[in-house]
This record gives sequence, structure tokens and C-alpha cells, in this order.
Amino acid sequence: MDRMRWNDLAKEDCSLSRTLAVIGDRWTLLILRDAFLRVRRFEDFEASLKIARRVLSERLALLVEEEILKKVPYQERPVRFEYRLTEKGLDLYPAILSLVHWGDRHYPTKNGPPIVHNHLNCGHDFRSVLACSQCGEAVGARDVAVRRRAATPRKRRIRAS
Amino acid sequence: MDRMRWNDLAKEDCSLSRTLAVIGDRWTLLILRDAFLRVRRFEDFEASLKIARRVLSERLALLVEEEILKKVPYQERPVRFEYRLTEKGLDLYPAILSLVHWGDRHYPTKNGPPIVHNHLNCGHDFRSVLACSQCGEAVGARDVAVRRRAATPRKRRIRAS
DNA sequence: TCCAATAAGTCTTGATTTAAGACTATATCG
DNA sequence: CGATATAGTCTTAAATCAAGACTTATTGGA
Repeated sequence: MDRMRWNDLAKEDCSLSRTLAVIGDRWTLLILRDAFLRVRRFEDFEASLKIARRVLSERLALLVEEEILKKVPYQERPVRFEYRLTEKGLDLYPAILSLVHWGDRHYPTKNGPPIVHNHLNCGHDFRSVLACSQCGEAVGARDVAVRRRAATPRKRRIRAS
Repeated sequence: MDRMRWNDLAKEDCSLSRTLAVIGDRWTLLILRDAFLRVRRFEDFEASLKIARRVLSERLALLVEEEILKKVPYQERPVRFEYRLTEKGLDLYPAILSLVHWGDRHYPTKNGPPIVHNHLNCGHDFRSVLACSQCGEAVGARDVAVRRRAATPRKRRIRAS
């Protein structure tokens, strides 16, 4: 049987597949977590994550190519770049925060969550809640019905009689 | 240098690390996507994902061990089980939906998103919005300040003089 | 001038993980 | 009995990753 290769995932007709084709490997979300915590330089990512340099280099290059991070020079002679989140990268915040809060809830540490998030607008520490863009109410898995849109047909199986 | 091994990740003092130690490999979120779409049996996961059977078997076992899925018998003689989301698994919905909507937005397909989500309570198709648990307002990456709580010290490096 | 340090990588080798597909186990159906 | 169905396990080869040495460019100090 023909299994899925990782590089085919980007061509799938599913938004999650295409998302995971970019950020779904074992390291990328941790790199982005650090980026949200203002880690910006190659060696700082390496020290923070204890990731192999070759892998870090490759992942950062992909994130730049996908415009999730951008390289910004922070000195001349020699030119050195740091990696910063783009708007597209910042848009991943809800997904990452949801994963963090799921971990806070289901794999708690003795002393409570190691990082607390404070909402600047209202001043309170908060957890993330998934809300409906139309009515603003909280949404759980059971409150949602899924509708598949007619996909362009891809393969047709003809059954011999 | 001592790199991070994947199995050490669960011991890290970071909720995202502990989360990714369980669901952060290349396949698990796709398995869970299928579970949310009501795929339940081994062979259906295999056909849907085109994943190698050995890997599927191993991932399902881990998800059951972590109580994200549970095995429920659906027939006797021979006993056959199907895999269903637990409450803990259902709690992953916000994170997965956020990833899906990020993909919808940044990797759109020609004909619009392949799956539309309808909020049963209000009746509208919707996108997910990250909201603050305290004030209910939408939250973006720039609206949040992070506070690190004092971590219990784990290693002490003694520098010879 | 020469040597060490800094930053950001690349390259090589051996270990780990994954893909492909054959094989196993159990029970029903014809 | 033999074929089919479901849910796996096992083996081998391919792909990916970890560890750490090596490279390049420049600055600063002895």
C-alpha cells in the first residue's frame, strides 16, 4: 500500500494536514514557543531547546521560507540575523496557548503552571477559551457540527461486477 | 552537549513540552482529527491516514495509556474494540480547531475551506477565536504578558575557580 | 601580528524512527 | 474446509535525528 509521505501532506485537501506539514514535526512548535518568549538568536534557541544544530538550522530555514519567522539583521560586520515572528507566525498564538493550557490542566506540576498569562486589556491572569466568532460564546467539541464541502473528486474506484 | 531526548520532554517544567511529549509527533494530531470526525476503528484510521500499521498501533496504545482515547468493545466473538475520545481527548478540541483555522487562513484552497464548522448554539458557521476566561474578550499574542513562576531549581552548575 | 572568542552555521557518523508489506490470530460465513 | 474480516505483530530497508568536529567571518586583546 502507498503510505503517506510527510512531504505529500501539504497537498492534502485538509487544513490540518497542510498546517502540520509545516509545523507538525517534533521540534517546530517548541521553537515557536521560544519565539513567543522572545528567544531570537540561533545559539539561544540551541541552548534553550538542546536541539541538534543541523535540525535547528533546517527548521528555522523552513519557518522563514513559510514566512512564519523572518530574519532581521541586528548587527553589521559581520552581519548577524535574528529570527522574529511575522504576523502569520503571531497568528499561531491561539493554537499554541490552547496546547499550553491543555497541558496545564491535564499534566499539572506540583506548584501550579510554570508560566502565567496575563491579559493586558482586563488585567487578569487567564486561561484560553475557544469562542465562536459569530456569537462570542464559549465552544466545546460537542457544540459543533461539521459539514464537509463538496471536494473536487480525486480518485474513483470502479468496482468490477 | 547533551541534547534533549524525546522521552525527556515529559519531565520538562513547561506545559507545552509535556503536551508535545504525548501528542507532538508527526501522526498523533492527525489521528485525533480523525477521531473528532468519528473515525473509530483500526482499519479505518489506517485507510484514512495511510499510516503504517505498526506506527498506528503504537500511537493508539499511547493515546489509550494517556487516557486521551479509550477502547470500547463494539462486538463479542471475536471481541473487537473501537477507539473513542475521552473527556481529556475532547478537551483538545480548541487546540486542534485553532490549528485547522490557521491552515484555512494561511494555506487556503481554491474552493474555500474543505470543512465548515457550525456552532449548534447560535446556528452560524464560525471560526475559532481565542478568548480570555476572565473578561471574555478576544485575545491576540500582543495582548498578553507572561509571568514566569519561580521554578524549583533542578540542576546546579558549580563553577570551579 | 597572532591567538582567542563569538555567532551562525555545515558536515560526518552512528543511533533511532518510520515505511512497506508479509505474517499471525480468532471467529464467522458459505 | 476454505475464504473473509478485523486487529494486530514482525522484519527489513529507508529516512531522520543526535553528537560533536569543522568552517567562516570578524573583533578584541597580548
